[in-house]
Amino acid sequence: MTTLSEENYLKAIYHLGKQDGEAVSTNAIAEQIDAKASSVTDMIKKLADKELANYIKYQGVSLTEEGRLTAKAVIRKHRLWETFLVEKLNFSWHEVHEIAEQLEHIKSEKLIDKLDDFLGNPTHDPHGDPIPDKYGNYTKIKSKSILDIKPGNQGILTSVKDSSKAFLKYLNKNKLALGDTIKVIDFEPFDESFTIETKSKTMTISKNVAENLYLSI
Amino acid sequence: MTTLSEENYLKAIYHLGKQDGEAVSTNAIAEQIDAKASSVTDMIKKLADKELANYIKYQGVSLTEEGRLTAKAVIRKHRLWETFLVEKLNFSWHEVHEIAEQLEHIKSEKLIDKLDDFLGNPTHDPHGDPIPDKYGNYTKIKSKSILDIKPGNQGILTSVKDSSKAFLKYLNKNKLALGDTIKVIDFEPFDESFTIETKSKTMTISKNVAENLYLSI
DNA sequence: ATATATTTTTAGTCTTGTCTAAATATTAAT
DNA sequence: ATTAATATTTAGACAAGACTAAAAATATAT
Repeated sequence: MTTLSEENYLKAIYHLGKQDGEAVSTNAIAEQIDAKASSVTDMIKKLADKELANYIKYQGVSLTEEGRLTAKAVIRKHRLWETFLVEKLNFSWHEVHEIAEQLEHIKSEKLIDKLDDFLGNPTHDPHGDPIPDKYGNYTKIKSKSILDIKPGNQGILTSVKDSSKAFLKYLNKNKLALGDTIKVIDFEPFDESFTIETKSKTMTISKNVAENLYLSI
Repeated sequence: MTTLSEENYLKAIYHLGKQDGEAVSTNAIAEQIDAKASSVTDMIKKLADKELANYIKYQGVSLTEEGRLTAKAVIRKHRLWETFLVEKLNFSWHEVHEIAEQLEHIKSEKLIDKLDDFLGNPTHDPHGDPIPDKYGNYTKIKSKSILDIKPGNQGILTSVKDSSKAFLKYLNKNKLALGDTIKVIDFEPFDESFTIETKSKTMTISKNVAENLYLSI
């Protein structure tokens, strides 16, 4: 059985390792988790002892198969709870992250399976991120950042890379939501801004915004 | 802000003090919480330091107004989550206690208010126990144990005192559920058993069962 | 290739919440 | 009213998870 703290480290390593099991540095984890590097070293050793991580001193950590499955189980819980909060309790998507950070550590497989059914077995959470099934499998919608889309092309907004409160509030304010059809009209090299068109309006977005919006073509 | 452990102690003291602020003994808490008496003494001191409890050495503890409010807030969360699990996720009432023990410590006032609304602001949980509102107020349905009901009288099963898995499973097996009308037919002094009648059948119950069934007349 | 900077690890400390064993109070019994 | 039994508290220890400061390893730059 994993502790709350262990689960947070597993999640961090999973995300930083880009899901494919790349080795991750101590400092990167420390930053992600907002802890000191020395604390990270301590915890990594514990994870390695429990065979959840592969660790070679000074060489970084990666997850074992079991560690990866555990990480995905936590992510599954996080995303299902976020979906619950938005779909059933009418939270706005920028409010749910902190609460889901707590809920993701509740231990009961039956609970999460029933929640999954209650929500209609969703495949993606309110930010467009894929929800792993109970075996850890998921399919990511093929999409690319507006940064990589040539003017003239359009697609459907399927996910946002940045899930920070500030960014989600920006999207709300500008009435951009998942599922919207967005057409890339123009790219301005001077400030690297884009002009995009939605059903309701035409607007200009900064490079910073563009790189966080993912469209499926 | 209270820790998970503190919240469990507050709940225990609240329940043992019969809600009216009676002083509770160290040993009683130790048994309730399944800890050693020395651990209880330590924690009591912390609660007193935080002004959540009144403590005089060797004389037991009682809750302060703030302690009582905190305890009721935790109980509110516990009972709302139990209601959610039974009503929305289709859990059986004997399965929900352990999960609610975890969920009751999730910190977000907004979450619990929205959950309350989502459930239709229920006044009682699946065991018939009252759910405090956000100010800590609740009304307990006036009811008495079958032990105290004279044969010939009837009432509606409004709550069960024992919420253990074993007892709830017994009730399920015998098709006794909250809301059922129950008539007390006979009392047998020899083994202190009762004969009761429900819509569907007549059955005999032991003293042990009778004392845990509460009817409103 | 060596010096410097950066990253990582180690050693030792702290807090929270628990425990055991021993000491002290309180309660019950003769 | 003592003594015996029970309840409670204190003292000291431990595990988890975090921290600081110092040491060691690795990476970078000249």
